[in-house]
Amino acid sequence: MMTVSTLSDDDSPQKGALHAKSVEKLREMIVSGDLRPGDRIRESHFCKAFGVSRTPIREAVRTLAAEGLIRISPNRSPVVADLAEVDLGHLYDVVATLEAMASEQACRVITQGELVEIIAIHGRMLESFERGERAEYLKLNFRIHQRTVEIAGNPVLHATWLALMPNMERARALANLDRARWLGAVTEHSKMLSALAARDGALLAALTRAHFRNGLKVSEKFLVPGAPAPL
Amino acid sequence: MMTVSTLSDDDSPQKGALHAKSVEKLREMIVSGDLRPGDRIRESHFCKAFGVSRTPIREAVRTLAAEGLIRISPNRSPVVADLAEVDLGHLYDVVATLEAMASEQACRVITQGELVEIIAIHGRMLESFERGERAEYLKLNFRIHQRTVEIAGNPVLHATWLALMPNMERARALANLDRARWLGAVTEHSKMLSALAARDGALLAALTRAHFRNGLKVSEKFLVPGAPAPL
DNA sequence: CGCCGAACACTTGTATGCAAGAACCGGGAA
DNA sequence: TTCCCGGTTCTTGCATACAAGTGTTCGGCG
Repeated sequence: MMTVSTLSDDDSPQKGALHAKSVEKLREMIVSGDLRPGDRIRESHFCKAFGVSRTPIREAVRTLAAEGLIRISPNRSPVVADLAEVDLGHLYDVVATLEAMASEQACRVITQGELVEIIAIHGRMLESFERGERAEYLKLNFRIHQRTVEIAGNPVLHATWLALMPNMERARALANLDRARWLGAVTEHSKMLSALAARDGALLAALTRAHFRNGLKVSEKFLVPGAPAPL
Repeated sequence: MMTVSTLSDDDSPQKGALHAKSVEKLREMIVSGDLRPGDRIRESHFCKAFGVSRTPIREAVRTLAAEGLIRISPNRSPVVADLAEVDLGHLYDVVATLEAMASEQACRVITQGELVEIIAIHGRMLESFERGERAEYLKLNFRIHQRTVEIAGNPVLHATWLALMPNMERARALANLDRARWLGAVTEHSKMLSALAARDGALLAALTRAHFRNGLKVSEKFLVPGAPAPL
């Protein structure tokens, strides 16, 4: 679960990266919703889709299973994990705890330069919000959270946190379908940024927990049967 | 490198579990110290050792890499992750935070039956301590921590916590080489059990954090160069 | 004697073959 | 109609074959 995916977006013709690329593609397809929860992942299908053999696909599936995005049963097709079965409430609780911990640390060690960097990202995020560019907003939102955790300076915390992110992003995408919530999230982010700038760890931690609590309430609305379908 | 009990626990003729068993065996070998940090994991070697082909071994390696026990580089032999590079201090911090969270939850929801169960395990752990059976003690110790996290009733928390355990166990095994620390840990566990029985979540959380802080101090002693060799 | 290079052995990455089990489909009986 | 049963087809689990990259060693050369 602690994949610190060092491999990035390099499109190297490198021979030794077929399986890593399969991981990336599959994860992207799951997180983006291209693959829906419950969808079966038949190896042969993705072999043809990605133009590789079964071996890299199988290894990619193992990796994603370790991340919790896929469920595997012996002799059965792996399936995309259900967001509901992931139990959003519990997921939010854990992530909130981890980010609260990161917040306190970050307040203690953040440099002026890093603060400026985050403020810049925050600014761009606000612009995305005003233009209604959800995808861009989500990406920048993620960047802010990630930079905060990184700045905390605990690699184990970062890796643990990162492992929870794919499912978290799936849920956040749902929550932000609610326009009112989206506005609320933006407001909260501004307050959190102030606390960070003031290096008020306790306040930031509290704001962080509240931020997650509020997000959870909205996400849950979209998971009850008959809820508005995403996308 | 000691011999792996090739015919360990279950000798199921089950067809669909060769790779899962390889994961178990490899993890056990790493956690127990049978495989030392930096050791290269050559697929062919373990093929012969486990009597399987490369495919299950490769998949097992991916899984363990995702757990952070193994590091893989393209076209190079995977190696057992170095405990020092895992950064014990950071690891302890995160686990302490997670278990503190679990403690508070557990105090809120634990049943009388579960409490009795933990007390029983605790009793057996004390006996192991008095008999100086380190392996047995560690196993029971782990069981107590695990049951507490389970009882907290947050599956995401449990999974996240579990993912950190392999490295944690490796470190704990080192810490308990120090007899004084062993005694201290036993004492702390007794206090924690009292807090749990009293359902005092705040106290238990604080004790839990202290428990980890103390363990860390001793573990670190064994990681400086020239420290007493384990085993 | 030491440095450099090329062939060699070894290792991992990927593809494919084969067998066992699961899902699926259709037919027959209650 | 619906449920159950059998066979067919698909899918996974494991093994193996082949290709490509890496480290190593031994011989030649400066």
